[in-house]
Amino acid sequence: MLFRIDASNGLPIYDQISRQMKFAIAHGALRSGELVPSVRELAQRVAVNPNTVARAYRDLQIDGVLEPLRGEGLRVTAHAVDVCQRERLSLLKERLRGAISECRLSGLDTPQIRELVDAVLQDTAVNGTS
Amino acid sequence: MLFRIDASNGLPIYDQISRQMKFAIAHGALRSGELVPSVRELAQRVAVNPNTVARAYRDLQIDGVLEPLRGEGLRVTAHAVDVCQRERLSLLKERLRGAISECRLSGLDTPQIRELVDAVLQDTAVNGTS
Amino acid sequence: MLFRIDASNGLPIYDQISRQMKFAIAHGALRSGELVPSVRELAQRVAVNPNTVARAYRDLQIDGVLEPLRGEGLRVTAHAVDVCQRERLSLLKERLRGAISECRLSGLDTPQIRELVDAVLQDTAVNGTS
Amino acid sequence: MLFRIDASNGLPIYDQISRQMKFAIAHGALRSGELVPSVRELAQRVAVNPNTVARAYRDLQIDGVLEPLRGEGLRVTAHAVDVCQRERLSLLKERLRGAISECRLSGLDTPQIRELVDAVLQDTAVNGTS
DNA sequence: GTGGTCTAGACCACC
DNA sequence: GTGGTCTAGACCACG
Repeated sequence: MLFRIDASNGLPIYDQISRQMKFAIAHGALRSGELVPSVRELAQRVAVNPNTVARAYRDLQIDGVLEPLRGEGLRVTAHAVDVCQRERLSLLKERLRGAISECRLSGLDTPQIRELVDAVLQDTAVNGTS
Repeated sequence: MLFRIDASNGLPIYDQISRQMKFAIAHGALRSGELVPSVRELAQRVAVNPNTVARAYRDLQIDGVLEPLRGEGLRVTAHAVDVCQRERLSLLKERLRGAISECRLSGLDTPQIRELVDAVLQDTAVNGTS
Repeated sequence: MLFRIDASNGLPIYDQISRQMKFAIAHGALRSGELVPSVRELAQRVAVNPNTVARAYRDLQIDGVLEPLRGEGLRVTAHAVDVCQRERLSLLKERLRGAISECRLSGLDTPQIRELVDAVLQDTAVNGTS
Repeated sequence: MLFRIDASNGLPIYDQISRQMKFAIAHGALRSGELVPSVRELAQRVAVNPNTVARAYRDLQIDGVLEPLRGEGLRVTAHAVDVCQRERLSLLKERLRGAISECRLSGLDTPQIRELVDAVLQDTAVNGTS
């Protein structure tokens, strides 16, 4: 599983981690029942503070995506896939909506916004993360 | 000039103010040489603390968009239009880029993203601001 | 009499006016008994708000440099020359002291400061005002 | 690192703080990569409101001298030394230029100004800060 | 713990 | 009247 933390993302790191983990589950890269990396290991891998990973994992437990397995770590829950697939689009839409509503507020009309989106899509086409 | 402050925007209020003022200038709603509303007046209009407006105005001075007219107030600079028009798209693109790059990261391909954008565009078509 | 108002001087306009008037008197360009320009006229000449000139004149009256001549305007007092010549150096020294003390604070030693002063003296040698 | 705030400096406190920090960096007293004192600590040390220190630090971020280390504090950037050394002389020269141009305006010639500077240099030689 | 945001209110400088 | 500075203190986000 690959995590890409982007400091200029606008989202806090713990959100980036939890969201990407949800995306991975929705996408099938991480299956129900599997153990996720330990806090320490993931923290080292993405080079962030363990507290940050812990917070992401805590949020994922609250969302019912992860559950503790006594003494072994955290496991993807049985219904995590449903949750994550359902949430995936809404998370993304919500964020898009914020950006697009500001476009409208700045006076752009729908075709202009679509044009701008296409420009960004091209910019991010090849190496599409940052 | 209309200001819409959205507490759940993600952006701090002073940023919303300065960005919207840039958009208004880029759009021609506010012209070079005009005085902007006084700190106190705008603060009252958008129902925020004068300090918050003052910070937005200060940021706009740093960006060269406003200039002080001693004892009279703040004036839109001569080259503000250039600055704002140049910045408008980049500010919006930067925000779109964050959202779109996360879409890619979540496994969506370009057509899927475009589809999602269209859905959001429809959602925000009529009462599109917040 | 020539006035040069420099917005980037650091000093408020009314101070620039009153100080330059003192310098003019110290220098003999303006003599005891002479009437100074009216508030309106000087305001127009240097393109500032009449209130600003009025404030400068008020300060000069407080300092005993100008005195009102009923119905005619303001006149340079008899002892103005003494006052202005005495003040001239101290006003200039006080200002230099502020700049030089910051140089020391920044870690420059005396020869380095002298070198810096020489550089500024060269820069301002030809057209020496701004 | 030593900070000397002088209320009668003419410069606002936050400027005095940011300028002295730049001088400290230019001088090597503060190195790239080091964490600067926390807002709260410095505020207490120089006995000003934390907001005032925060503003100085924010200005230093805008100038690219400091960068945030999320949750840890503010760090001197890698290129801060370049920036600060380049700025140091220009900041000081700018202030000297204002004082010296006024000397010229008052009718002093170059040797007279140099003489006046020497007088000030002597006055400020021993306990030279305020 | 860190910095950032925001509010409330006082005071000053300038015009 | 204008903007600018500073203080005091609350709250939040982040690690």
